[in-house]
Amino acid sequence: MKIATFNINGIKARAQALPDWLDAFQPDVVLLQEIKSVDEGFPRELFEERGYNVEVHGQKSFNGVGILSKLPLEDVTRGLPGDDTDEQARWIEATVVGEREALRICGLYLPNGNPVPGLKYDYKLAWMARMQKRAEALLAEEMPFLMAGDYNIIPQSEDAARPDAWREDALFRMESREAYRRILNLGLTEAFRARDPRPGQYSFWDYQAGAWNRNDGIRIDHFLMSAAVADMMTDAGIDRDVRGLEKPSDHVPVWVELAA
DNA sequence: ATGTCGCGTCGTACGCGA
Repeated sequence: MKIATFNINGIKARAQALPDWLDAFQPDVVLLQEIKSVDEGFPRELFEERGYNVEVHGQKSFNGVGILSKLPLEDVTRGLPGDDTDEQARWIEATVVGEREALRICGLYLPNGNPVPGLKYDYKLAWMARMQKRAEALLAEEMPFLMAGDYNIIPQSEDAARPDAWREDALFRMESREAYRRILNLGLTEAFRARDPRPGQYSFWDYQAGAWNRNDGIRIDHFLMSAAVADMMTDAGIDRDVRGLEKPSDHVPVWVELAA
């Protein structure tokens, strides 16, 4: 089973590129971020005609997450628990029913958090604390799960072309990375890094200043897996070439292959 | 440090009903 995460930076702007990528890559499950659309505006037929079940948690203009799945999706929930006043659409969960296993899949668009300091940064850290609670709850249920999406976290220096430029940024400053590591340290495995130790493997290149042409990127899209899922992983990677295609998102897909 | 992009709103062009 191939599962991918892809921050598409607007579904309307990616109405050509996303289906093209699905046809080429043939993932079984895709977690989408930044659909930038309300649920009613999401072109679900583009995906249903390709055999995907579609679940979205949208919002006008900003944010918005979704799941495309060739396998049945059950028990879909929307929104990250822990704050009833949070109106930002950044979290969706579903159970994917495979032939042998049922797998809880969490799709997330973690807040950017800039500028630092400020309310947006406070929101990022509070959101990460809520996410940690959710991971703890799933571990307590002994539910095999993965949490994948745009984490807006650069885990290590080798995950940025110019780490010094990011040192005080909300994506890389120590307080952010510590919050990320607290989640990892619950006993989760980060798929790409477990598979590929090479530095300089990025998932995002800014549209500005020729970042793509200079390979001035950062790795901020991640898969975190519980132990049972990590044991099922047979491969993981970043579909880097997508950034060089027509009308690309500023992110590229990150994927795992599971023997499930 | 900056060589961008997507979206909503508003403005404009245009189709529609009267």
